[in-house]
Amino acid sequence: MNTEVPKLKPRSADKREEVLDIASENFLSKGFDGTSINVMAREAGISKESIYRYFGSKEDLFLAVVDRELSFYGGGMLETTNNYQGESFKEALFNVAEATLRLVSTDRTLALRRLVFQMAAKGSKVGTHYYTAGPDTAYRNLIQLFEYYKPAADFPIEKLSKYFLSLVLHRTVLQRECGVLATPTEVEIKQHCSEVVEDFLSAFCH
Amino acid sequence: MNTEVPKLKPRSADKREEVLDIASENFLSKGFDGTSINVMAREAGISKESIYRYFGSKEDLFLAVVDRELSFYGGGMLETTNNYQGESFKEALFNVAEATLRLVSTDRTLALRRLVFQMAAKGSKVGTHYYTAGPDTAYRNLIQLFEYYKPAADFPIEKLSKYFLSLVLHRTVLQRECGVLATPTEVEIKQHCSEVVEDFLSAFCH
DNA sequence: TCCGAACCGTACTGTACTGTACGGTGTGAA
DNA sequence: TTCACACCGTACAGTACAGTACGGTTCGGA
Repeated sequence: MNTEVPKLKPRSADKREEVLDIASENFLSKGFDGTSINVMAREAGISKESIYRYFGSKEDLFLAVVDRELSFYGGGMLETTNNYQGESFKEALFNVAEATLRLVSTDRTLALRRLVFQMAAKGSKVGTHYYTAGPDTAYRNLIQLFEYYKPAADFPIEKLSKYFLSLVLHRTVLQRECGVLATPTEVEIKQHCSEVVEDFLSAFCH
Repeated sequence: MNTEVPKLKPRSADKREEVLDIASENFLSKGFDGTSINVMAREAGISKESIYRYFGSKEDLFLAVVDRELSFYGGGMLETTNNYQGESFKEALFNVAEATLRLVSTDRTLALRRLVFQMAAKGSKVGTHYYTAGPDTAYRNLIQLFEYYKPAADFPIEKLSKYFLSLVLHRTVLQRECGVLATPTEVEIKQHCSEVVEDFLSAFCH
């Protein structure tokens, strides 16, 4: 509940980053309630007081972890676009699908989603952050792709982008979330994506 | 951790059901860790010992709650099908979409999903239960619908069913989970479903 | 009427947590 | 050299929890 800015700077900035790493691991695997400051301090080899000196409170540490995790997302997603040199429309679609599905199928991403959804249900604005940095970024990038290739289609590109992502992600993500599906292999991802791209083109473009 | 079957029968079966109601409310709104046996006992007007007599352990009570919640699902989903008298294909599609989206957009369903996903991540088989009783039931019912109407399409009905549900649900559910979207109104649900049905027919059937 | 079992209230054990306090140690800068 | 402060270990306060124990009470069936 301490909303103050951390008062003191750590002697080594690396240590603070290391705490964030350890905190990520803990929060993502055990949730907010299941994670103990004591344990994290022991794992980081520092005293509990230092954690409170760095981050102020358990909640603030948690938010720092989520924010950093989301920033990884934004970075990772942006790199996959804006360079379509030599790719056909179909290849470009496939590459976006593949990158997106691979990212979202990760255990780490699924754990982050669980955390974010939990927080969002409690009224935190973290849900909006995630939606903007993740799904909505993918959506907007895909719109750019459609603008670049201008495929012949009966639907506006916003709809194409929305529908394409739904077809690629919905079922697989749901099965992953339910534990019905193990982390897909590279081959499975490629297979699924090429199938969906094929079907999408056949149904929506001509 | 007590895996025994509850040893004693409650004097009134109603009381046991009432405890389940209260436990549902608590677990769904506060999660497993955030829910206290003491509080539930107080709310139910019974002693803590009675809860342990009825259910054996906190975990078993939780599983009973989830199972009962899932049984509601199975019942609710089955009623929406198997009677297509007088409906056109389009109307039938719309009705299924509407019923499914309305159910999944509920705060209660979203809370249940969060719980189930959490448990599934810990290795519980509840995830499979949910997937079978929920999404997979909807999927199989929709296949029956396609078998009944036999629409002209270039895809096997399994794919049609899979894709249709993805188009109807994906984006809205994700926005709900992130807290970006409030519970949609009846009008919004109808609007969204009729739009998706229109687009789906235009893209996949002819 | 009587007996056993369901039930209550309360208290207890054992545990774990957050957040703070405190005395002592290392360290970097003035 | 000195001084402030980052940092450690430990301990503490305060709280809350799961699960059990126990004596006493109610109630239903025989």
